[in-house]
Amino acid sequence: MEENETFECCDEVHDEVVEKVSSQMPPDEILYDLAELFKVFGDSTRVKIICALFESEMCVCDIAQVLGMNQSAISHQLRVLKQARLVKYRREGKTVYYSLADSHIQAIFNQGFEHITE
Amino acid sequence: MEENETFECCDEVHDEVVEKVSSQMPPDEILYDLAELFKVFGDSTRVKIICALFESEMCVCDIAQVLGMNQSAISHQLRVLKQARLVKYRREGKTVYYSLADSHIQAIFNQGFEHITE
DNA sequence: TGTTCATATGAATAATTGTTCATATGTATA
DNA sequence: TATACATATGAACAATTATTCATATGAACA
Repeated sequence: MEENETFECCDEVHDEVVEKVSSQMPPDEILYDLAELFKVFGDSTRVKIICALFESEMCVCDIAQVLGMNQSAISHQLRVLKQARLVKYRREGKTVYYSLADSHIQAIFNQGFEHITE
Repeated sequence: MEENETFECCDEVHDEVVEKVSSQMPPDEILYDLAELFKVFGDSTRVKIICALFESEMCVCDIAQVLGMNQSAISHQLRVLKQARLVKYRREGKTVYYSLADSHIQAIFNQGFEHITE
């Protein structure tokens, strides 16, 4: 890979715009992390889990009941949500109660909801 | 599939909570659409395209230059963004200029950014 | 300590998806 | 109309991922 490689494309590249935009792009790492975060929201099972947790903290098998799915599937997805720091949990005997980790989640959902319903 | 099927899980289902939460869940279709929307944000190429368009409208090959990717890849992704009504475009001769469709996108990005940087 | 049970996890499978290559479309101009 | 060129699209391939099944972990309690 060469430095300043130009990619085979069209001849009508607007150099000033390209340079200005390029210089203002956030670091790749940030953009990658952002995509990873949204990827977590991009699955209907996880969206349902999050929506359910808006209402109340719940144990794994409660969530499984609400979604009509088995315990293993929910547990796998809770792990993904946990790794993205979107849910937290507390243990009470054998039971583990999950809840939402912060308020950005609601804000993101609200904006998303506004987009799809307009 | 039976009506009111209970899924094999644990015996410790908290019925009141499950019923309350179940009754307050938005329709599946909404939750599915929401997941589909976030799925669009869940790819780093598309995140980069959106970030680039925050700065300026651009033609396809400008975007390709900024991202260091080929024209076809960008065009495919622009189609996904278009279908999700996240970008709009205008034609000027042979050139097609893309720009962001609405302001929810910025709001969603800001919240996402706050989540990953805290 | 041994059993029960809620939850977690590993492996396997099926489905989805991003990129590339090749080519099509459609606009401008000679 | 023929050519050039920006963009779009279809097919193919590789990679990722959601779910299931089977089993492991670890807490409570007899």
